[in-house]
Amino acid sequence: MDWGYAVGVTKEPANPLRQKLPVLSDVAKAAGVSVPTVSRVLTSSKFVAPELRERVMKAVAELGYRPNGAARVTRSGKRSMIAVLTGGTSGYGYAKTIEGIEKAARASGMAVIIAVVESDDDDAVNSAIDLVLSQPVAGAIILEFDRPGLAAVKAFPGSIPLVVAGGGTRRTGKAPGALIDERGAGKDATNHLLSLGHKTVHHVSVPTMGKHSGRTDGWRAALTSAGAPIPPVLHGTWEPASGYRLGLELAARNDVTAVFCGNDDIAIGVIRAVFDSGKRVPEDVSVVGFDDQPHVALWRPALTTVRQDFLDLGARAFALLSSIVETGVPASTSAVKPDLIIRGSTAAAG
Amino acid sequence: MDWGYAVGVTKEPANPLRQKLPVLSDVAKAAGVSVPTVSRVLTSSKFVAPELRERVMKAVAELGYRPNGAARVTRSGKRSMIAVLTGGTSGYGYAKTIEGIEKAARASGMAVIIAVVESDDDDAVNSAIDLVLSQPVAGAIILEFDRPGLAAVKAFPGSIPLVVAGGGTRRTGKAPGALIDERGAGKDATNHLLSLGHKTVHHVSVPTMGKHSGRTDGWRAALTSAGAPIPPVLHGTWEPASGYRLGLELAARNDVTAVFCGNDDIAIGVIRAVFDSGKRVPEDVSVVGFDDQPHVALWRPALTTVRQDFLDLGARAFALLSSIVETGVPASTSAVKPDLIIRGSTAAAG
DNA sequence: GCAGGGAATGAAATCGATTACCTGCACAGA
DNA sequence: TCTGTGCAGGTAATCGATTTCATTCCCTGC
Repeated sequence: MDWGYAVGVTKEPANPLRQKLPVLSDVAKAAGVSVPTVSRVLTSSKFVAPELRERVMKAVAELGYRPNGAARVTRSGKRSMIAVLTGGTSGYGYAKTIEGIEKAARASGMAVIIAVVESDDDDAVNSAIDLVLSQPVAGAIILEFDRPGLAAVKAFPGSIPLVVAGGGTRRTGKAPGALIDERGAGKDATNHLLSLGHKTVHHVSVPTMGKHSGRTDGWRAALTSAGAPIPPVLHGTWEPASGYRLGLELAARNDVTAVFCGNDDIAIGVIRAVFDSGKRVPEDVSVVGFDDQPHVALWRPALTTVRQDFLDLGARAFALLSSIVETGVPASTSAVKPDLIIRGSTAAAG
Repeated sequence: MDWGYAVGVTKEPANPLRQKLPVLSDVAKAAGVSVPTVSRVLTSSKFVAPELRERVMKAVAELGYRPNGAARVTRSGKRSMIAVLTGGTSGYGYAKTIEGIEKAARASGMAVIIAVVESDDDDAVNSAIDLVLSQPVAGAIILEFDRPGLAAVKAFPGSIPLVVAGGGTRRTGKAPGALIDERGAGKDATNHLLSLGHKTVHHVSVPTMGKHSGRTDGWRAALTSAGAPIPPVLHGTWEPASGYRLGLELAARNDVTAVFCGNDDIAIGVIRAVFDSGKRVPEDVSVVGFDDQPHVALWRPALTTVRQDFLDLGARAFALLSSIVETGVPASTSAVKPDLIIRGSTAAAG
């Protein structure tokens, strides 16, 4: 195993021009008190005479002193940082979930460190895990939206608290989770299309966890229970362009009247492909997205899609982790079902 | 001053069910060697007999030992974490820049901690700065895309290396920067519209740094040097809906034939508003966006916009910070001019 | 055969904080 | 007056690593 010790870490004394940061003893000297007294002032744990407190605060301000977090953690064991492991940071759902986590964490004084798991290769997974665990984190949240996330959950050591945020519905495994019921939502979206009279619904997926993708599962379940034929899944990437490419294939067929897309970006690709093929949305083909990015309500036609509350997902994940870290008892998983927002991109068949 | 010491930090012994993490001395005992020897094996800084090395690695694997980063930093002073301060995490430009930073950082073994600066209030700015500086960071990157970012740059203490990533063009102040020449790009976009024969160009801005917004500056400069009238700036928010609202105002006027938008999300709002007002893009009104989000090429009409390479911006910012941290000498600012991508949303006037 | 050099290892010092412990001292009650 | 209590503040121990220093041992060169 390799923790990449020497790799990229700040070199030598370096900083020829940068003066040493002030430390506790510098403050103590400047204020004419002992080191523990300064510490007591700053952590306000014990009684300190107002006059000394004053002197200490003055010295702190003058020196621009800030406590060294590493030293504090070393002695006190109180960790004030959590890690987020994720397959990406810039996709809409990823970014919003991270925003929710960061906001909740900041509100309770916790810093957030983020590491991307590039792929589900052992190397990528382990190096990301090693990177965050080589920092003093109190716990970790893994975004289980994709294969890298799933692999990270599997590989994560049991030594520190872990919470999963993702699109599953139940977890039996190693970590509790804050979840979004993507399966239920996928079912709703598909049923909506079926209820409009479409014989079946085609599906263009985003790269997810394969057999464990909630969206795809829900789609399949809805078709099955409706007795509708189950077309093969078309596998897209995260690029809208892949939706366009696959959309052209679908638009070329006359039996395709309804498409459920793995996310909004795919949906715009499909819609554009339908249009470029000389057909209309929703008159000839109905399209449903997933995520409800803010701008999809402004498309022509406005997109029918599934609204996911990623901010809330992130907040729930942090709350869960926080309770585990503080109480030490394994908390329980929660799942929220997102809403289907019906707009102009879906209409009755025929 | 308040560093929020006791706030939200991991409580007490807690963890009744979680066993203590193994430490170096546990490994040493298990391997039958001294503590420094284990350290030498793991940091591979000195000579250790192959046989001992073997025993140590075995003990490490068995115990699932991981070095305590806080203790390491305390003693060695080598910091392996950088901070990113930003006004947001989920906007396209923010998310992509962060992605670029994280990727570059991870490649050199650095962890990234992220803190959002909610507003340009002193409180918000200081609490975010305190949050990250209470961790042992080697340096910081501030995303200067907005007021909170600008305020954070101003308030940031000079004690640790700082780099700015943003849309300015030059920096004279306290920190070097990796920049995007938004002013030049705004000029290009405006000139493109003028060259199509539009009498002037209207502008809907996003919330930026007020007088220091490069995009708006460039727009104004282009109009000025062309001798075109300068319409008042319409101030939008980050919401596409605000683009729609302002777009309705613009579409109601017959003298408005060209609109330069602060970003792509605003642009879609404007385009939709033009359409809903019974006019056409680009025949009646030309619209230009900013950012080139992947899906805007698939809009109807495909959006003419400015392609910003945020990933590269993030990578440059990290490289800059990295060189400062390692050499201690202040590095120099770089600015890259983004490209105007001409698509279907702009056409000749009239 | 012996000095000198370098590899291999452990003992002890160290980093910058927090925390345990102990000593004064003032003040209360007997 | 004497003892007990509790606030204030200092001394020293501690956290878990890294780094310095000293020691042992082996090998080479003269």
